[in-house]
Amino acid sequence: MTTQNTVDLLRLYKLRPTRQRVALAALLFDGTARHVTAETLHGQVKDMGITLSLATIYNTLHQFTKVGLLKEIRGIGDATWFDTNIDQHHHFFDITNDHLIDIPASSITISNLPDSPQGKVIDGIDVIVRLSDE
Amino acid sequence: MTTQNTVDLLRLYKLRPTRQRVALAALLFDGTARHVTAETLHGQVKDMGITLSLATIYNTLHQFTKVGLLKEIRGIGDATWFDTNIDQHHHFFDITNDHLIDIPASSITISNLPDSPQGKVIDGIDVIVRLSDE
DNA sequence: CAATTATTTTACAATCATTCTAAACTACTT
DNA sequence: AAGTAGTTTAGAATGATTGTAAAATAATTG
Repeated sequence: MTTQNTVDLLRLYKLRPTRQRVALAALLFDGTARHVTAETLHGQVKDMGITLSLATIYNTLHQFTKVGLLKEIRGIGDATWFDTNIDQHHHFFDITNDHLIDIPASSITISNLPDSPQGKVIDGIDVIVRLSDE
Repeated sequence: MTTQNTVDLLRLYKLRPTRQRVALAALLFDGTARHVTAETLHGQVKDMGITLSLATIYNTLHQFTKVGLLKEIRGIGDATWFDTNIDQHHHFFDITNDHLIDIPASSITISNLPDSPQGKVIDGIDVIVRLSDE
């Protein structure tokens, strides 16, 4: 993504286009599905010669999630993952190498779910399909 | 569960029936589905006037899981949950009060799952149905 | 453009769940 | 009863994450 497009994207979401947010957005939003943790992303920016504090990475990932640019995924290993695929979807998780692969929600059919308890409604469904070597 | 039954249970699983393991097993295995974290269980034993170190709770929960007396559940809030229901099953998770409800695996039908990547097999499937107030 | 204000970044300390460590303790065997 | 192997424990350490307060930077206003 060009810097100008990134700046426009951030402004669209009412986020001040600071140097660090522009760098992170440019890295994340290239149109492909990316899965990062604060640590992996920190490593990637460091590899590009940019220095960003880890706190800023956390702040930014949460801000991007809040405005809907990212989706947060819990329950995969110990860290929180962030996914540039913001559609409702599920995941394969390869436990041998901590690798995530998206599964479109449309590729999974869940039926016969029991009734929700009185007064409760379904807020969302998360499916994690764990993979290992055969 | 009586103390003697608990002792027998532990021996059956080749776990030395120490005072602390007997106390925890008696508390956990009363035949009902229990969901605990190290912290909630620690609170429960404390309420019964028994003093156990948190490290022992962690050790014991992991040992019980290893022999198949408990099932570990990740991805629910920040802590690791342990479930006395060891059958393959899924969960409702009420986000308003951090409450878990089991869903038997037989009560959910998952179909049309995409093929696993080359050389990988499905190790397990975890479904979490998040509930909120309507 | 300069000054002011508002937001952001950052280093560092703090927190929380969990694990490690090494010493004290206890169940089991002889 | 003594030995030894397995357990428990307090307390330190770890790793992911959040809080804090000061320094830096972006936006706004005159």
